[in-house]
Amino acid sequence: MRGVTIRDVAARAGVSPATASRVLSGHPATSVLSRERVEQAVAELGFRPNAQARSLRSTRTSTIGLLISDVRNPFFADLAHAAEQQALELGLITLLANANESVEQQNRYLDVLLAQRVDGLILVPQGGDNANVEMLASSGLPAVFVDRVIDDIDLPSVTADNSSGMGEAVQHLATLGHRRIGYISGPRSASTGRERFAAFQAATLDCGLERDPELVVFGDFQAGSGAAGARQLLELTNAPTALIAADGLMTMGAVRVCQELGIRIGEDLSLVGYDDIDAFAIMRPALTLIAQDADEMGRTAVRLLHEVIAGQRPEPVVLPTRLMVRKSTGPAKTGVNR
Amino acid sequence: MRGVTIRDVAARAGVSPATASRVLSGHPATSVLSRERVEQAVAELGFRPNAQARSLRSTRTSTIGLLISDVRNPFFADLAHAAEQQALELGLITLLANANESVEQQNRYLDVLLAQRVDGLILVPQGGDNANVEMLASSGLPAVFVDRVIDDIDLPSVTADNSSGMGEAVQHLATLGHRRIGYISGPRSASTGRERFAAFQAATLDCGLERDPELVVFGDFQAGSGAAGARQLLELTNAPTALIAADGLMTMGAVRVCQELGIRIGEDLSLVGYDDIDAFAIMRPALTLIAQDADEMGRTAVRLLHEVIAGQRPEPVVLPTRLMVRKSTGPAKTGVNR
DNA sequence: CTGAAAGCGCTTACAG
DNA sequence: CTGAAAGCGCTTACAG
Repeated sequence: MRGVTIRDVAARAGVSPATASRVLSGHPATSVLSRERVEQAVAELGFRPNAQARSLRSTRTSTIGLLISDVRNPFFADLAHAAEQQALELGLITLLANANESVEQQNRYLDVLLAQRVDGLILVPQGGDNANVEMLASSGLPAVFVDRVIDDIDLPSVTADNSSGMGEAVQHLATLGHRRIGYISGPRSASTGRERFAAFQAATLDCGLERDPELVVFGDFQAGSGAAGARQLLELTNAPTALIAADGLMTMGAVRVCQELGIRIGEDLSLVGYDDIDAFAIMRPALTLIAQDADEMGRTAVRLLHEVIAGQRPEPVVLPTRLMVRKSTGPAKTGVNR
Repeated sequence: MRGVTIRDVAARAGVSPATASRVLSGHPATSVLSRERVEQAVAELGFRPNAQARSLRSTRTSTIGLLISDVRNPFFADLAHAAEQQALELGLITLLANANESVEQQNRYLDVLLAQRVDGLILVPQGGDNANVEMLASSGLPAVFVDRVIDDIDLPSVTADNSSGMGEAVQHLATLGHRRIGYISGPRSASTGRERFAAFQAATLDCGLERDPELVVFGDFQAGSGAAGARQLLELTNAPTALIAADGLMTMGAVRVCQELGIRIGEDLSLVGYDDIDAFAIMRPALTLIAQDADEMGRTAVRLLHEVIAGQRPEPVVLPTRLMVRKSTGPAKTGVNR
């Protein structure tokens, strides 16, 4: 089966390789007869064009790279799924790569994807060592940022408004009487980590809440750090009455710790999660959370990339976030430290 | 940055393209001087070898394809993550593709991955139109099945024992006094769908339980079908007192429906889920489930593929499954139809 | 250890 | 509409 080349097809069809190639690529200048013969030969031989050779010559692969942060994070899984469907609609095939929240792994995949000569690249940048991302940006390969950005690198982007949902959440807790809110932050190396934290800080200031540095812990957007952070905050002498976690996986970790510690979410402690994940809807009490639209973000990223490939220079898109109030937040137990 | 070729590097280093190529690929027959010069030229020029050209000549890409069923299914996300890490350890880069539980999409990606000339392919086959999978198998490209298999296609595989965990689950429910167990099955097109269903049938027979055809509904391994199936079963005149769902996403859908219907899981109804997903651990009551080891399955698949690439013919691997009893299963309410 | 040459499998002006 | 020829960017026997 393998090893069948366009020469073989041409020979069997009784035409030249050039004609065979034209039929295969749908070039208009082909006769009905050639088309029939070539198509039959292709079928008989089980011919499968070698994409390497094709794109070596034509410099197009109809392939895009999608380099996400973490496949195991449902937010990115949803985003990847939506992006892929949108790409398919535009005739593009998505090669997915997983940085696993590691710059080194990101940079490695960046190399591979460039070497594979994808037609464009959608990237959730890790932050940290940006050398490869800078090279990407200056290489002229169509590329867009999604979810996160790198400040000094000027690429089209689709992100969420990391500020409004967070503001609503703090406001909501303040209204319920909470004065000490614990915050499990994402890493400062990620723009989302920084922006959500800044929004939290601004909102606590606005609402006149306590702003004790002890109330903030930094995680890495993965579950383990959310668990560790929650534990640290809940063991404080003067523990917070409410917690906000800055992404879905860290929220997951925080929930687990509360359960281990026998803390009743929604009664002993108010908890606000991040990302509208299925698990948070079936939990009891259902989780109050800050939602962003992963689907829309994924589809938009592909659309932007498509525009860049077409030579345009699309404006950055910022998608809304919003607070979904459910059952995990309630009135602060005033004066009582649980 | 782009457009720098090995010729440019060679010229700048004052050597021939052949020598430059040897340095780049770590060929032993190179002088220290050449090595230094070429490496410097590479750095100065920002040279990035064109993988297309390289593998067109060398017919190796150091790249493997991993074609999974559904990125949004946490089981496959975990599997993909583990496989990728294992591949990295073996010096292989994983290109992930998502069939989205669709044969058409599977077949499309199969084409692309073959065209990209991956060194090997790990596949969760969809079942249905197997033409492309057969072509893959007969093409001689190293390939292994993971999680699911196609009966008539002889490829190394790593699967889970779809029978023992299911048997334990039925036994467990029977012991609790349940006579009528509803079953939300996976599709008959998937080997996992068939095997788990067969195991369910065998176990109900063994335990002398009712075997009413009404008690079985077929889904597609996605959440919506789990919800629809659960609703159908729970609305039966003579409704089951326990439910088993055959994968994680369908379980998710079933849980949602119970909540909507105000059915108390673990009291009004016993529920056994499939796959050890984080969400099932933080649910209250925590879900009793049939667990399989996604990590081990992913890593094993890569190891098997690596052996196939090395020319070996590894035996099929079957991983254990086991029942994890938690709080969602309890004594049947005898005689009472809720 | 090194270089000139051929070739991997396609596509695409060019000429007819 | 068709074919001969050149070339995409590498690698690899071959000869030295």
